Amino acid sequence: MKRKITLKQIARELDVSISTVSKALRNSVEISDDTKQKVQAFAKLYNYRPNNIALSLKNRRTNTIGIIIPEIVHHFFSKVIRGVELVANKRGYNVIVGLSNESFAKEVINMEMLANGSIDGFILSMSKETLQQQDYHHFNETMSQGMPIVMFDRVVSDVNCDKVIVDDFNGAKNAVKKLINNKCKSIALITTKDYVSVGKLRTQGYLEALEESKMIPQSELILKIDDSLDYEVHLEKLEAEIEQLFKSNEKIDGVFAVNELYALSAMKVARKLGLDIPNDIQVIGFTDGVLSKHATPSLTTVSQHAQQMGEKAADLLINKLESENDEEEERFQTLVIPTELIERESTK
Amino acid sequence: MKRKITLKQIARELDVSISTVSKALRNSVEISDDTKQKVQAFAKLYNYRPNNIALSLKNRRTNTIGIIIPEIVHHFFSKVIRGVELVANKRGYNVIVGLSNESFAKEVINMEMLANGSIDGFILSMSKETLQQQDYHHFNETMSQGMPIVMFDRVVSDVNCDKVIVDDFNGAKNAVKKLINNKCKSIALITTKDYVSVGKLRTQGYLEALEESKMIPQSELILKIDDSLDYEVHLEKLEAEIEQLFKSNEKIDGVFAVNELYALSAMKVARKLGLDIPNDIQVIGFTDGVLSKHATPSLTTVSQHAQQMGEKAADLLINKLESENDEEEERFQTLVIPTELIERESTK
DNA sequence: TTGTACGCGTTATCAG
DNA sequence: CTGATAACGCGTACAA
Repeated sequence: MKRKITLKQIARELDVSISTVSKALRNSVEISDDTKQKVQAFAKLYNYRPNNIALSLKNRRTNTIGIIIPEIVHHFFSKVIRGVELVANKRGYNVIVGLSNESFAKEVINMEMLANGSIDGFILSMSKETLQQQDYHHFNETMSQGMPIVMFDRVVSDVNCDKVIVDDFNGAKNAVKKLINNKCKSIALITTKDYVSVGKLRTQGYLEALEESKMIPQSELILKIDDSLDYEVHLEKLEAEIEQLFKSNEKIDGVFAVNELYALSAMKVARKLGLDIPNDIQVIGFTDGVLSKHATPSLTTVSQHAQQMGEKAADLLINKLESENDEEEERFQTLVIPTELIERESTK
Repeated sequence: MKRKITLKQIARELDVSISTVSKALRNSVEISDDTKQKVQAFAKLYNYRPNNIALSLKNRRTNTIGIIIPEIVHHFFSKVIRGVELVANKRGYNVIVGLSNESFAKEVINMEMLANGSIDGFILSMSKETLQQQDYHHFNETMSQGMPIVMFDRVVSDVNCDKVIVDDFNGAKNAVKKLINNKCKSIALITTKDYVSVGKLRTQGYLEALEESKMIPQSELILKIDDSLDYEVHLEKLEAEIEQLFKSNEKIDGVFAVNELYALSAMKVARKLGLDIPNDIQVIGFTDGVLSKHATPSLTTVSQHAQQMGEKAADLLINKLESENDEEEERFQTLVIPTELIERESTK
């Protein structure tokens, strides 16, 4: 099993010094054409490539960015990764992925693993557990060691760093306004518990839209789901609660759900109760997923432009990494990505 | 902006040598308890962690595995990554992700980027373009440089390495047999062009099932889709072709589709033509996706156990990396992951 | 018990 | 034009 060839080996074979080989390969003017040709030919023959690790050690930068997300089997996060990867590769960086699996402990461990020299900076979205525990010491510690962080989607004001977020508030508000314009008189909200910041903002958007239209929010129309449960259990409970909601509020003619799954469940339950979509009930969801597009009827959703978020986050991070002015006062920015309402068959 | 603390800095502060610090931190018996305590306390205070890059250079191994997939916004590949990540982390490895985006050139570039010392081995699934061009030199070159590769799902016999594959043939065969047992007399197949090996195997499974039941395969019931097109165009063309298929073969009472999207499209078209599922037509798809589960009616599918594939691939790779016996003759294995038929509402 | 020297692979600097 | 040396950060064999 051969090893990769190194400068040293080339030098030995050609009976020159290591530094001569190094210079010859970089086409230095210091080296004679003869030597250059000889070295380059040999290097090409043996397919020489500089060892990244050695370069990283020398340059004190790895040209690798770490991305930590709560879960990869989610369209939204996959798309963000794709965006990050796209920009990163274009700018000469690799991407290393860590999954927190929504666990605080795994998030911390993963960050520690990567922070010890493997990467130059982080792009991350916090786990639900971290949001719940409100323990952000690992972020602040990482940053105090000179490693920049860009957070996306699930962010928190207690951590001072660059951020890329969805305009959850206005996305939700516009969605609900759409329902109102479509003559819905009694609009239900299916959301998560408030500790997930995005859920909270979407809830606020819902309330704001109602108020602007002089409609009075009714607490019995707001369903807050506990999403910390196991997926299967969660799903079952979800449908039961939605059914309960519909049954106790027969006047409901519109539903805004803070994610795709809730929206689909609402449609499923509605159909089960013999309600027609969109004639009896109109439904709008939130997210970029495939489910919405291929559902029956296809679901009107608020698109988050996940890939674009990934791209922006990557640009933000790499810009910071490559900015020479370490001295310059730290200026953190928060990019807000506008949402877009994609109208499909679940609304009129 | 502080830098991470190093052995050298600790040594200077404490006025001892670097190696003393190193030994003290590893609790060497050579060092006096006094010194150990002093050093360890200091290191803890400043949160010292050995630099991974330096270790990688020294140990000539990075404890990182590279995974290259054609596309990340696909449930199947996301799940594989999750499986790889799970096992890798458990065994002390990181995972670095590269996307080929189904392009041969990007696959080659990505591999070259990672092969130069960044990782210890590859887990990958080939791009469609690579399969079409049948150019595998980059795999063989990588392996000849001592970097092991484990391929999964899309493999090819021309490359000699460890492999993890789905039992596509039997998965398809069993699915079609299920349709036959359910009294389907005229079963259509919606598949891809043959260069995608998995599509080919699934087609063979379909044919075998028919033959075993003494049913005669009819070419007009087999629809081969060109999936090299742009997604949107593809989708539109797909539905048109399926509609054509159904219209010219009204006797069709069963459909086996080699992926989720084709199956869903078949259901959509069937519904459009006023056919009831599963009473008029029964449908089975192939894959692990979310679409099947949340479709209406929910889709019976052949599950591929993607996460398990990722786990097996990671174990295979790490075992190889950690086996001392470089001398031992190379023995490559191919793991076949059995499929599982998940019955839902689209079949009786 | 502590320290010195070396090597991992590379490049930059300086001496020849 | 070429080569020796140092440095990136670490661990370890060996010397003191």
